[in-house]
Amino acid sequence: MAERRTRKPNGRSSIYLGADGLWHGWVTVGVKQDGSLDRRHVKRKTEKSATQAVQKLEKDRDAGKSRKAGRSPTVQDWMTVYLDTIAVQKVAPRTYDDYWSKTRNWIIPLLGQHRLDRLEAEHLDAMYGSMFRAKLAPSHVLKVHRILSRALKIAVRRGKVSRNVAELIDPPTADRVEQQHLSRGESRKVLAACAGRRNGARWSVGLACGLRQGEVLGLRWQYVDLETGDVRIWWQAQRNTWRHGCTDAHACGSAFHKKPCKRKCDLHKSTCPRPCPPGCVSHARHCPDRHGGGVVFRKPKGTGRRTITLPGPLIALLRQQRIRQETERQAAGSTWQDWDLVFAQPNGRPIDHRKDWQEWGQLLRTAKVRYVRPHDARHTAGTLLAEQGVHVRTIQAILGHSDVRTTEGYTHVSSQMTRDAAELMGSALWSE
DNA sequence: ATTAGGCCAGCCGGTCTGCT
DNA sequence: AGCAGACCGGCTGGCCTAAT
Repeated sequence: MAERRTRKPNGRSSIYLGADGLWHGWVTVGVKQDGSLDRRHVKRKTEKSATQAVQKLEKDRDAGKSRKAGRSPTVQDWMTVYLDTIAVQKVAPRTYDDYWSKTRNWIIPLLGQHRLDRLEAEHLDAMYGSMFRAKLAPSHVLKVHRILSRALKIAVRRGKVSRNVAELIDPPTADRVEQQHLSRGESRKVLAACAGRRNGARWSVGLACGLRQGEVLGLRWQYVDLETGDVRIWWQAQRNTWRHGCTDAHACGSAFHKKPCKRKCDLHKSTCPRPCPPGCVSHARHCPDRHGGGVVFRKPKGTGRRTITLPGPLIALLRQQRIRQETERQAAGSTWQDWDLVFAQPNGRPIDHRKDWQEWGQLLRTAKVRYVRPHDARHTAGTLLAEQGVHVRTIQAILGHSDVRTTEGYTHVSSQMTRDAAELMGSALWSE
């Protein structure tokens, strides 16, 4: 006759007093990767606390919040997994690099060693405090928060942790900044200074049409109709970082890994670059099989492709540009690389954005106009159009915003417009 | 050997979209 | 309308290489 069974039915939790004098609890929360049962064990001094611990495990299990089997990863571990296996599939290369940059500089140094399941909202608050003390802009702190929050959200979804602590706190707030733009007079001065400069039309186009930097630098002749003045803004040039194409990225970069500088370093002017971490896999630009980097053409952000029409004087400028470029091409001979770019280096290759930025500064100095950022040329276009009374929807189409609210932010009501309005009001109310 | 310019990459922080 | 997420612009240091 079989002995009477005393054990609980399958799947039920058990609590018993062990031979060691402690109360043991076992809770089956699911099945492990290998198919075996995933049973969680707790050990307590009293029956009561063991029961409580078991109830907690059951509650988490029933709510679908049980941690996956195995030791919980640290924040550093998880960020690495999240970025390298999840984010890398989903986001654009530059975004991926950007996420890594913030993770490497802030999240890992300040939170990296925390176990993911033991991370508390207070730890995040402390990190943001450190960042603010380091004088980082609120927008930057906010972004780090969002990257972390996103990574934790995925961690919750994958059962690595039971809750997203980033959602428990108020994210840092970032104010909108005041946009700068040139006045009509200043714009005219800049346009005048463009005349005769090599690639001077680049800035005329930027100012008059409000193109983004990448859109101008990526503009190709095949998308420009010099007869009608129609320009198809279908692509923007962007510089991607290179990726290793070899099998051993660390060895590949061996000649370039940076060691810490001596205390008295006379090689670097201001700050010495930080040394490479052990096992560094950077320096992909030197990889003989490098890929994915350099100048690439991408769809513009915003509404994507759009077509604008150039003002008459600008068509003439671009015709001149074409002729000059032909001369340069002849001069370059076999060194000419044909990218079909409207604005290029003397050898036909794309203009580096750094060079472009320097040009803008020089141009403003030549024109004796106060410094504004290159991107402010875009704001200027929006504002000038608004001043001419162009409808905001039209400006939106020209600038390529998918949301008119963005355009409204660009095209501030200028002092000229308020003056005009005042004049109209004055004549409406007081003139004969 | 030195210099100038092109090129690359890192980082901060602003911009823009899509979702709700 | 506000927010999370994605993406990009701006700026800079420094390396590399060709020209001087």
